[in-house]
Amino acid sequence: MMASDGMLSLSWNNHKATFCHILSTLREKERYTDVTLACEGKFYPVHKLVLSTCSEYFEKMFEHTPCKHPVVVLKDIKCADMEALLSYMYDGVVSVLQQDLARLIKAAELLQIKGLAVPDEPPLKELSKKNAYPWSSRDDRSSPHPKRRRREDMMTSTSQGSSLPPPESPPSSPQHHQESNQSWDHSKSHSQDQREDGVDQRVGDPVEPAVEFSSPKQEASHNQEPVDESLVKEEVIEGSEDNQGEGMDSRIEYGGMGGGDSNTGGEEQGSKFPHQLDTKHPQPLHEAVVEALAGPSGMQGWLGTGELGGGFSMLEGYSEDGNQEVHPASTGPHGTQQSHQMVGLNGDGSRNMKRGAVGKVHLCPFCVYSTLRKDHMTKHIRTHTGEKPFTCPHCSYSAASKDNLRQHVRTHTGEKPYSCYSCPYRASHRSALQFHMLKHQSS
DNA sequence: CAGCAGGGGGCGG
DNA sequence: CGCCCCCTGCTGT
Repeated sequence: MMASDGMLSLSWNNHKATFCHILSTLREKERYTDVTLACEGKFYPVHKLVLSTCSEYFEKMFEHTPCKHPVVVLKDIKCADMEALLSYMYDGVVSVLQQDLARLIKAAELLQIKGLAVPDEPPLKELSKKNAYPWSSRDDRSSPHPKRRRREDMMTSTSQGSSLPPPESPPSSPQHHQESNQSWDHSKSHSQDQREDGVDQRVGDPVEPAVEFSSPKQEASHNQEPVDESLVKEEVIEGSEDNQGEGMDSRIEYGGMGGGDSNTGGEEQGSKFPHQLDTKHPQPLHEAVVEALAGPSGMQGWLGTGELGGGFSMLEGYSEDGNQEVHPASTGPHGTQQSHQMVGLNGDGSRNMKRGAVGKVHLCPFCVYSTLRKDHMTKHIRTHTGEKPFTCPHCSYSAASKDNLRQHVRTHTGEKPYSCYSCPYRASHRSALQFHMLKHQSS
């Protein structure tokens, strides 16, 4: 940060990487997801915001789909491709086998994924002009411009008239619930199914418009010709034999997130963070998120306490009080967490507010949890940070809360504080006693 | 049964 | 306000 005339410029060094990473994490946790993509019987809860950001196709679709949580059924797109595209949209990178590239690109074009889709018809005129790409002249809202090396013109040769989603084509026959039974494995399903049809897949009628479960039939269908805003193609990872098995798994790499406090430089470091977001194995992402958030030079300001009124408590790291506080009057405990105010909201002295009264709502910066008690938030945050300050004197166990440690210690000491009043039974756990009491009741 | 997480009451500083 | 303590419910083995 630099100061000029008292004006501070606070910069969050690895903001982009952090942002993307958290987004990805949110998707894995299916948090805040507000649209479900369905293809091949699999369901992918994702975020409209992200889809809209990456695809005008989706943007327009959602624009005309007021329902809260639409389910978009994608025909003619393989779930493997869908997963790859989601990985691409969320992480900005995806690994794909060369043999699958054509199919993937085709899917990307159908969905008009920025950065992956190419302008369909290479300028009708001709390729004559080198920079004939549409985006060169457009304002371009900072959409990605990755470069895809065109290794072969496989797709362009075979599919010259291919893509462009059908302007109309309402989902006349909603075949989306067909496999509803086996389906809800919106799991991070990673279908390895290598289809043989591979390259030459029908793209004639691409994407079926949205339908949703519960809401009064929207006109979600009419996705009119979305403006073609496609960009350059993406760069494939060449010798990707190594990740064949997981070919489509999302993979993220980001720099500048090394949790160490060494990076005060302020520039993104190139240090790759080999986190492999294996969608199958959720993996302790929390820590990664925390690291990202707790970067020493990172912008903890918005996480900082509200009490600081105006002042930012940078450098104070993300510790216990790293939670935002807002007045419930202005924002409800749920639903508006996204608005991370960076200001100290309580100018007034809300000092002698009885605990639990309508004082401050403490919002967890990692999840939707909210509480009126700061000490509860402190405990809760440990569930994200993984901090377990209470260690068992008898074993290596450690707990995040003293209570839970005490509970654990009973397993060593054999203490059974819960005793049945009608028989000598004793239990070390409350719920065990309750279960035991049921027997007395039944008999 | 053990672990974990959330909520509430009480108390002292 | 922070901490201690207790209670409760859920989950996994």
